[in-house]
Amino acid sequence: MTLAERDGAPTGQQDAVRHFVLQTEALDLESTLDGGQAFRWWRVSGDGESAVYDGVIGSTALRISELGDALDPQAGTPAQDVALRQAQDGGHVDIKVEVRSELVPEGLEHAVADYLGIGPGPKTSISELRVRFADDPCIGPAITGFPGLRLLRQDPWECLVSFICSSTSNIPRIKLNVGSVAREIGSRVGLGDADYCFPAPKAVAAAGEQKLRDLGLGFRAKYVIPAAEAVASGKLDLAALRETPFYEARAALVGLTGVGEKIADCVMAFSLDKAEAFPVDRHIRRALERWYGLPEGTNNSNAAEFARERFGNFGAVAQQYMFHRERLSQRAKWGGDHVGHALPEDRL
DNA sequence: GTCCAGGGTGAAA
DNA sequence: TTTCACCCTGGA
Repeated sequence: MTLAERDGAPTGQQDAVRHFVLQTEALDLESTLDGGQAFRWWRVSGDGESAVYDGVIGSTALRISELGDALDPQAGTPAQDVALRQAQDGGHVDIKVEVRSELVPEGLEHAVADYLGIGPGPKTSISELRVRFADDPCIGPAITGFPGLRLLRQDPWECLVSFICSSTSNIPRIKLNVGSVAREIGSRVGLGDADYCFPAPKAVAAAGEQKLRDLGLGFRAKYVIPAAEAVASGKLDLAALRETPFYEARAALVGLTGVGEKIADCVMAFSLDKAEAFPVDRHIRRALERWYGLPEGTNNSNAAEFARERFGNFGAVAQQYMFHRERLSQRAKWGGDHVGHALPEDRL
């Protein structure tokens, strides 16, 4: 029996707008939602089909899909065609957003656009990135091949827990852990198996370390609880860190047990508007050594400074392109030192 | 079935 | 500065 059957169908009256379309510059859902920035999006379309993802933003379960461009209402456009059109002129794309929750909150459209990094809030100019790093040996080809990779603007608390969970882990497992926390401690907001809002810090703190261990977080459980307590008590004001200068915000995050510079930079890049954040992990280090002559043996902290010097306020988005490229080349899709096609045939 | 690596961090040496 | 334990899941 599925959860949906157990809970029954919603009583929903035909209420407000249950779907809308956001038009934006190139936005590739797969690389953006499922590329290691966020861990609660699930693809519901098949390989080769146009991307469709289910997930939750705030308290609203959503289905987000690529419609191609504005003049082509045809559904089921192959992903390559969409990417190609986007690549050709950096043209616009229509993103369809369907509400799967019973309630449609005020300002949802704004909230979704904000989350996707296409709202009026702080953002890095994609077109400027394209111009400035077109000839960059590593990310230049990635920018061309994946013009739609964007930085998300997530909820800082969920982002913080997600990356605490990332320690010595891998993406499938992080998704499992974060999903379990939501399902077991959060509230149901839709009929799908993963339709739970991410629990507030207070609720996580109340659940306790053993609960998180039971959910499979392992040693990370003992880091999540004090973080939850710090945020719940107001000792750490995550929202305020959006307005806090970079190094000051980083110091506040690193003050949490289990949060080093790498995790702090992830939280800052993907939820706190810190465009100069540059998370360095083993993959990124390898890329920095290979493409930019970072001396071997440089520690991660200095490697991040090295990158910040080079990329400045494009650090966060540059790092995502670098990570994306490294991930793909690991899967032997893009071959080692050279990028065969601007648009790989199979980008799974 | 076993083995191994996986978007690190903190504490001890 | 370097080494090591920490948990455990998915894939080979």
